[in-house]
Amino acid sequence: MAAISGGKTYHHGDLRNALICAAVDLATDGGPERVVLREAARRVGVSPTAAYRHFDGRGELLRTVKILAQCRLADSMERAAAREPGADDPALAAERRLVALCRGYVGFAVDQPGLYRAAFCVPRPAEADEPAGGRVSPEPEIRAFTLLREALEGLAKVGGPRPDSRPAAGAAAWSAVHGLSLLLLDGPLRRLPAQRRDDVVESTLAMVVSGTRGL
Amino acid sequence: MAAISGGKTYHHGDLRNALICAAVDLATDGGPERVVLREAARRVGVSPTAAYRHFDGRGELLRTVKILAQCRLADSMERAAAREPGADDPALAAERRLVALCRGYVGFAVDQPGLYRAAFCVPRPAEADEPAGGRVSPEPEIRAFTLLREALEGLAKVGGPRPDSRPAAGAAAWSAVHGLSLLLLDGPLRRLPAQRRDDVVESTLAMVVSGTRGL
DNA sequence: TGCCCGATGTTGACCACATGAACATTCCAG
DNA sequence: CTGGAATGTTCATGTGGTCAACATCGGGCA
Repeated sequence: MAAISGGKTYHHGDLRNALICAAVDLATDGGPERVVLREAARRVGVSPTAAYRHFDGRGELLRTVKILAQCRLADSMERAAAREPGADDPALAAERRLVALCRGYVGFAVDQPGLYRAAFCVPRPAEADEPAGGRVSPEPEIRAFTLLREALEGLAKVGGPRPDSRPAAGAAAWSAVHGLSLLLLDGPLRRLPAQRRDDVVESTLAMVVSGTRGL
Repeated sequence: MAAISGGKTYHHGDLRNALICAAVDLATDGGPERVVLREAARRVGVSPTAAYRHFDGRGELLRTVKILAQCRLADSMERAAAREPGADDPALAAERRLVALCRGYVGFAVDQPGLYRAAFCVPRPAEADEPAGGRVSPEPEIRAFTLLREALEGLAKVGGPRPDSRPAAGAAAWSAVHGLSLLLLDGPLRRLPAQRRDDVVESTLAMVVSGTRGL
């Protein structure tokens, strides 16, 4: 087939990446379930089955998007923390950092609901599951969780959770912000007006800060 | 068509319910995405399009399952609370009740992951969304949330959250147990061995109890 | 009593998707 | 330069959602 003048050749050149971008776009507005192989291929201008040269199928494409979304979530948290002014009191600084990270977390969920959902979706067929060890967070260790745990460790030096319960404390904090995000996105808190939403967010963060202190 | 001896007649008689049961079964092992119209019809022994006489389509069938699942979740919470022994100290009793409810919540999620997910799924096309007022929990008010809020009110009489922040405190508590459940089900805490899982659950509950006290 | 209409099922058809097999085109290494 | 590995394409199959047209049942009314 002759290439259309100025158009693409038979070989795309960077199909894998192009598909990922298209898939991310799809996820961004529409969430993981709208990440559809055929549509991604269509957008890139390629036949559906071409994608199989680069992905095992829809599942793997989605898994790729998921990882990307997790990165962006962590980025959002770090940006929020970076914006936070420091404090002379290290205890206050540690607390502020934790809260800022959480705000960044929920903020990402609210601003990018599609991507946020994608970050926690379960692509089927699910990845082969080995029994796995006893870490609190197996997998390639999600950065968002690492950030929370480290922030809690910072807090620990000034009266936060005791060392042995710190992983669990991290999980508890994570649970709160994750649950909050989902309730705000698709859950029953979905249609809360912005004002009340902020109230709920602040209350939850207050619960996290004061609640993890005693662990 | 002649009815098979002893078999059904042309008219099923209770198709709507039969379809719901089949759909609940599907959700029970497989979650909301496996609630498939054709399969439900197949199991009931009826043609796929027959379902359209009783439901607007897959979306409405799923929505029905969702509501049912929410009920079962609340039931599980109430059962857990009922099993909890009372206490002379009303403060202790209130706290125990809250914790028991939360345990029932997470327990349901862990025991019935499919139904739990269904309880919080977002059937598409989504229900028509009016702007909605300012309640913390719009919708027909989910009983699970009501239970949590009431438990917090019980706690309030003995040093719990102040009245004006109680709805937000309820949402915060809910966030924690909801997030925890999801992280345990499909999230990064998925493969946690039972022992550690219990640790995390207890830590989270401790965070909720002590963290909502200060609101 | 008997018939007719509305409720309830059925068939057949169409469209979107995932996925596999067989075939075509490119590109690069030897 | 050339042959095989990469990378795309076309064709085909299976599953699901949904619509339109048709069939059957069952109960209420003339």
